[in-house]
Amino acid sequence: MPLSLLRSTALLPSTPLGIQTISSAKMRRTRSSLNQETPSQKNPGCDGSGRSSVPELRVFIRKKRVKKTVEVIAKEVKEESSGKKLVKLPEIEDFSYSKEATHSQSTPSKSVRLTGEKALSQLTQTEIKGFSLSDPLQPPLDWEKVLEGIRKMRSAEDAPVDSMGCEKAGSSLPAKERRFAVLVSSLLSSQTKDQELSSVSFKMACLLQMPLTQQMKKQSKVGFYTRKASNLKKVAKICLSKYSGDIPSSLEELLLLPGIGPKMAHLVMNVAWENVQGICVDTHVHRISNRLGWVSRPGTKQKTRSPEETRESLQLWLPKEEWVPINPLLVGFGQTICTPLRPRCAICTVK
DNA sequence: ATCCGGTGTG
DNA sequence: CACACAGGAT
Repeated sequence: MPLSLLRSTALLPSTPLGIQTISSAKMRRTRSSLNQETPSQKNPGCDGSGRSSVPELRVFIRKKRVKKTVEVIAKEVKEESSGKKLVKLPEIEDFSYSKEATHSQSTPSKSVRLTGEKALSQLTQTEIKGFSLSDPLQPPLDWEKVLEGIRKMRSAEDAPVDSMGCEKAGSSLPAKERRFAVLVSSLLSSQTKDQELSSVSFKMACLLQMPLTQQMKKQSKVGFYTRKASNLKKVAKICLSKYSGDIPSSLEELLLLPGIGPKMAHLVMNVAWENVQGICVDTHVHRISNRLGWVSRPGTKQKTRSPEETRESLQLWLPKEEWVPINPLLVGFGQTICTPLRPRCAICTVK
């Protein structure tokens, strides 16, 4: 099983985690169309003309032009000689291919870049015969040491993020209210340059009545208050009517809320639901991941250009246990040491 | 790509 | 005092 060497052991065990739909977050636009089609885990598509001259790899893909990624819906490997060995592989979620590669149903590309967690753990050398596995998923060198180093530095010095995370919102409330408090607090605290917010506790029922714009302007230092006030009211309304006072429990539904983008959606999933669907990437995580060379544009060595790109790149190799802690860790690091300009490299132990 | 509206920084 | 800035919407 040569491929298992390629992966860090932390990812391997049969944790059910890997099953989560990693790619779902980037589908805001095509979400609806995908949802009806992706319940695909069952039937790996049995149509298509089966060739039987060589071991065959049939890949059913969906191209997403914008992102230049390919999503594998289902696939199937056939050992023709006997005609009996039919290996079905479960769905592969994340799967990127080199640009030159051409895909079509009858003649899959000769060189395919497999980077998915599941892809690497489930494919064997023979199964992908005819395909060259180039540049396999490789976690950055010494990332664990670097992470440890950052942890050390962080524990030495307190960063703003430590004192004000939204995970503390409504900690004394019942679960449902707490979740809503987390959502509200996320909404408000975003885009405020990491300031402390005077504690805001709103009751949902009152939310709709309040002159929120004025309140925000005066009593707390909320940035973009006009937009946020209107977003907040819409959100409260939606939560009341559609979720009976609770907040949406899935990433997709959270993203539908006005004012909730990928960063906040993941944050809320992590904190409010403790259901980790992805890494919460803000500008600190984005910047530092790139500085460390931890992420790159798919198939290249270029830096990622957006937090979303960073998130996807990071998720390809970072063990899931780290998905949540990485945010406060790097945010704090970014606030105190690895700052956007004039980073204090002199006192940094990982450089 | 640009705006939003106040804050931190130089 | 000018200007950069953060996350989402457009």
